[in-house]
Amino acid sequence: MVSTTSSSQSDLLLAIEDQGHRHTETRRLVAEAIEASPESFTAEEICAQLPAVGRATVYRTLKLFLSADVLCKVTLPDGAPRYAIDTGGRHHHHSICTSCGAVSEFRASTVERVLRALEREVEGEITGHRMEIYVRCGKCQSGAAN
Amino acid sequence: MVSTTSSSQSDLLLAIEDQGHRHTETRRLVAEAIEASPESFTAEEICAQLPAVGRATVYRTLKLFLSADVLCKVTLPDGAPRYAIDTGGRHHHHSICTSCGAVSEFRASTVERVLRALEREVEGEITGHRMEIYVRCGKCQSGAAN
DNA sequence: ATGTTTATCGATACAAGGTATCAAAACAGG
DNA sequence: CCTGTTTTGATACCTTGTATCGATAAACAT
Ligand SMILES: [Mn+2]
Ligand SMILES: [Mn+2]
Ligand SMILES: [Zn+2]
Ligand SMILES: [Zn+2]
Repeated sequence: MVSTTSSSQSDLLLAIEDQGHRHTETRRLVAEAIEASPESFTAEEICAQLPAVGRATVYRTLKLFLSADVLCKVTLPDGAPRYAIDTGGRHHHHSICTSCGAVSEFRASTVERVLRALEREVEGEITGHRMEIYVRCGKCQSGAAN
Repeated sequence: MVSTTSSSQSDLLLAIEDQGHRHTETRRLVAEAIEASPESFTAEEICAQLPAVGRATVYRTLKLFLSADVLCKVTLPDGAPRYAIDTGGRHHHHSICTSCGAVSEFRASTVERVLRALEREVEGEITGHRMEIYVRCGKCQSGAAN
């Protein structure tokens, strides 16, 4: 049996190493903080948890995770950004609980079908889109608080 | 025949007067600048066109127009906000040309149908949504420039 | 182990897009 | 014209980042 003692390498970290980026202590700390975060989080929350890590570095690292598709950035109704670990590989959208910040991914074939239908309706060639669904999640509906 | 000489009151202005806000010279200037803007514009562009009007006032006035539903705020793929005059009354979404900034409204029944379908798929009660389509518009496709 | 190269880091300044404060000015109605 | 209420501009401040840059740490090869 191959030892797996040191195998609990963060998925986040692995993803950017695969992109050719170096494995550094600072990045490990950021990845750990992210993985310990519930639901979703802000960049500043990570900064606050890691006072020894420079603010610019936190943002740089988040950006690396984003471009490796292991992290996603969502936008609340008021425009405030939040980050969440990205679990789905393929193209998808997000539903965000405006009460607790829980982010779920969904990949509705109907959505993509609508986009194709819109290709006739809107003038010009569609080059991209943005879509987010805001919800009050199950936990928040049952639980009194939040 | 009733005189219409002074009837060219800005629709923008009228809308916020209807909400009970005062008719001021500053607001008229902002409305004029908006109405003279092509396609879509940024808040800072208005500020630059009206150096005599305070920056805070420009933002305040944009906000008034937004809440009166005569202006809409869209988000480019990189997150940069732009404003455009809102012509449709009812709920709608926007397609934005990423090349020239032209904003068109669309109100696809299919989109709303998808949202209702998603109500079963996503956990929790849907409280809102956000959707934008990015295009390269007809003019930008034919015209060499842009 | 040690050097060498290059990526990464933290501190700092800066940027975009707004908002809070507050005294001064402009409205609107009588 | 008076007067109470809104609105305004200046200013400071806030949030979410990004550019710069000298110091540090990885990675790799001796
Ligand atoms: Mn995701
Ligand atoms: Mn609109
Ligand atoms: Zn919730
Ligand atoms: Zn265009």
